[in-house]
Amino acid sequence: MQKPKIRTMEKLSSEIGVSRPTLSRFFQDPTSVRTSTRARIENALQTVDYVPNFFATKMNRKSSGLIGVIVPHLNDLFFSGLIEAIETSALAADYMVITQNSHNDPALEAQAARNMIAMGADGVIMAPIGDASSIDALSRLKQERPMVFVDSRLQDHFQDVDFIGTDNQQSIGLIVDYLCRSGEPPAFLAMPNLNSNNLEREQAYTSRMHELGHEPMVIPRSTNGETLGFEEYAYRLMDAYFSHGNLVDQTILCANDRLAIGVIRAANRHSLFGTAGKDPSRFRVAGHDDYPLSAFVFPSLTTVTQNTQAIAEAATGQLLRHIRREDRIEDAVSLTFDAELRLRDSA
Amino acid sequence: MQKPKIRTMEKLSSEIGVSRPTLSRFFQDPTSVRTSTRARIENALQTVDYVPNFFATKMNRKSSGLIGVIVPHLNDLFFSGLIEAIETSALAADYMVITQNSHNDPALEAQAARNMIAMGADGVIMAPIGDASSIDALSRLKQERPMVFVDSRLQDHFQDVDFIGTDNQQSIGLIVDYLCRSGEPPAFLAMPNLNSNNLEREQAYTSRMHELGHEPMVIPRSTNGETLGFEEYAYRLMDAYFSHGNLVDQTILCANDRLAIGVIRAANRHSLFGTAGKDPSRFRVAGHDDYPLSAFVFPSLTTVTQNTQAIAEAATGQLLRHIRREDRIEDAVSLTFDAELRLRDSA
DNA sequence: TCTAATATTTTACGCGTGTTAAGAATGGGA
DNA sequence: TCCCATTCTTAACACGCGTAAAATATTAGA
Repeated sequence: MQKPKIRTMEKLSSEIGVSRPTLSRFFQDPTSVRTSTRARIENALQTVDYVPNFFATKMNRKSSGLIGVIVPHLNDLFFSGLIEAIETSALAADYMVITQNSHNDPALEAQAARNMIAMGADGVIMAPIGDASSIDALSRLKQERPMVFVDSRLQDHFQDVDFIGTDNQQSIGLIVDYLCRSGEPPAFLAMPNLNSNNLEREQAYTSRMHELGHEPMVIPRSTNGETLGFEEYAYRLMDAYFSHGNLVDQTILCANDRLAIGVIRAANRHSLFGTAGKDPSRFRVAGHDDYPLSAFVFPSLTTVTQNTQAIAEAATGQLLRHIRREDRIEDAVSLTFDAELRLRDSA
Repeated sequence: MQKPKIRTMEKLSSEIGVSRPTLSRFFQDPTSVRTSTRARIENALQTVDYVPNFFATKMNRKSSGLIGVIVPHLNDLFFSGLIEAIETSALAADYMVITQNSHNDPALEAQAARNMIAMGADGVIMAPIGDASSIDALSRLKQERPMVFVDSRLQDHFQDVDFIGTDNQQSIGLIVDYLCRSGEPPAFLAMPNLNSNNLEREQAYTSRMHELGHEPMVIPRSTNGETLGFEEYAYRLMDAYFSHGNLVDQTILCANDRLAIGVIRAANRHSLFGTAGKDPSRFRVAGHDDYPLSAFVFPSLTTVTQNTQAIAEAATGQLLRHIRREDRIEDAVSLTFDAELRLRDSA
């Protein structure tokens, strides 16, 4: 059960009786050696413990076979789902994924970008923190490696970087239309932090409301919510409103489902969805993203989908295309996926 | 804005006018060089783009400064929270974290274990898949690197590996006691997959029920739920029961909160929590873990906490202790954290 | 059996940095 | 000014494997 451990390819080659370069080729592609030799090597590997040194294999090579993924944080099922889907796609193309978490800290994000350069990642898929991101570090990364933004994108210096995400104009338009034709026009609850999604969604809401002849109403941000989870932020904010009897007959469209989940909790606390013997108010909530748990809250959340799977696959595909051909002359691609309505019980 | 790019330490040294070994020492510890030289180097680095090659730095070194984390999947806020907390702890100790996702696939888990050896990780924190895990690959890892299990542990060959997690005996006892004294004794809903937590919690439930003089009742597993999310699995299973009028007056204790969230949805669908003009049934649900969203479902979920933060910190600390001193003679540690009741509205 | 094609081995160098030892330079204090 | 302790430079080797070119062995085909 305790197989002898071989630490270098050199020793392994003398052990098996095959030259080291042959072993090297075997590990890169077993079919590149004669079948009889392959059998000999594979047999020997059964009786011995050997793992090629990861760093040494990447040293003197043009391609590292690594794809980097940088996300602003992990405590969000959208990002964890995105990573899983990227990993699956990348694995299918024989790439290994290295994930770095920014922890919402621009300094860590910059460090992550440096790590990607240092590890010779063939390309990087990045969901940036937002307007706090380090322009310097990311510009550096951009000009050293093929790169693709997902979920949210950066302005100004990054217009030449591909983007894969949701068409907020379309998705917000869809849900605003629905809410307006099925009841009162909605107010809008934005995220506490700033990124392109938040801005785009708020703008999409405002312009769509104007088009429909309604006056938009954006609920003022709370100033001290940066550190809270979205649910908690929305819960506290709305609980304060409801406690004063404000917004209790409103329809509220949230910039994402996690906010909506917090709003629903606050609404339940104030019995806005009705209780036995009391008339239900006209309160409604809708979200955006189709967060995995949105179907499980009560009332289940009406929202628009965000196709994580498709975004991840498209991002990986687009990045691999960049990696394979060297020409970066073409214009930046902006690939957005249309959302679909998920009508449930909250609106 | 476009700084010249230096690709090797060699060129950087001739650029600055400092020898390469001095630079090498500077990058490992800036205080190890004279203040005047440090200033010179730091100044030069402002005007130049240079990032040390990650692989080369790790090549000829005893310690890689890397800590590996292997999780069975990412689509779970418990694991994503665990990873974030481990990253924070490790960062504070100047370690970099490499995360590998098993995707619930024993082959991928085995590959992840090999990768940790290949990358010379100083130690590995592992949340195993469960009884499907590859004994071979993990034994190999265990005897090559310091290792710590979190969340769930493996049996038989891994009794000598430290474990950090929740004391299921205590936590399940706590919630069973509460449920029994506040209403009907609970039935138990287990997870569809097999790991030590699942087994321990079921056993803890059974034995505690016996101690209290009640007959335990474990709801039979559904056979085809391995691929579903916990929520969906529980929802479908319980929806089937409720549709036939079964278990509608029960109290159900779930092996984890995600199951409970699915149960709550099914119960809502069948109005088991009461509706206007109808008597509420005596249906109750409780969970285990205090999943981040458990407070936001309706009715909010009564559960017992699992201290992710503490588990992560203890695991990192324990691993670092192993890494620092070489003696592995001592007995394996089993560090479990007590749970606390979180009484909310579902039971 | 012989030749050509293919596969493998030998040999040698390269990747970028860690690390060591010996000698040279520097700085501070007496 | 001189001496000693630091700090630095120089030179060299190490890490484990990729890679290329030339030499050699093997195999297939006639």
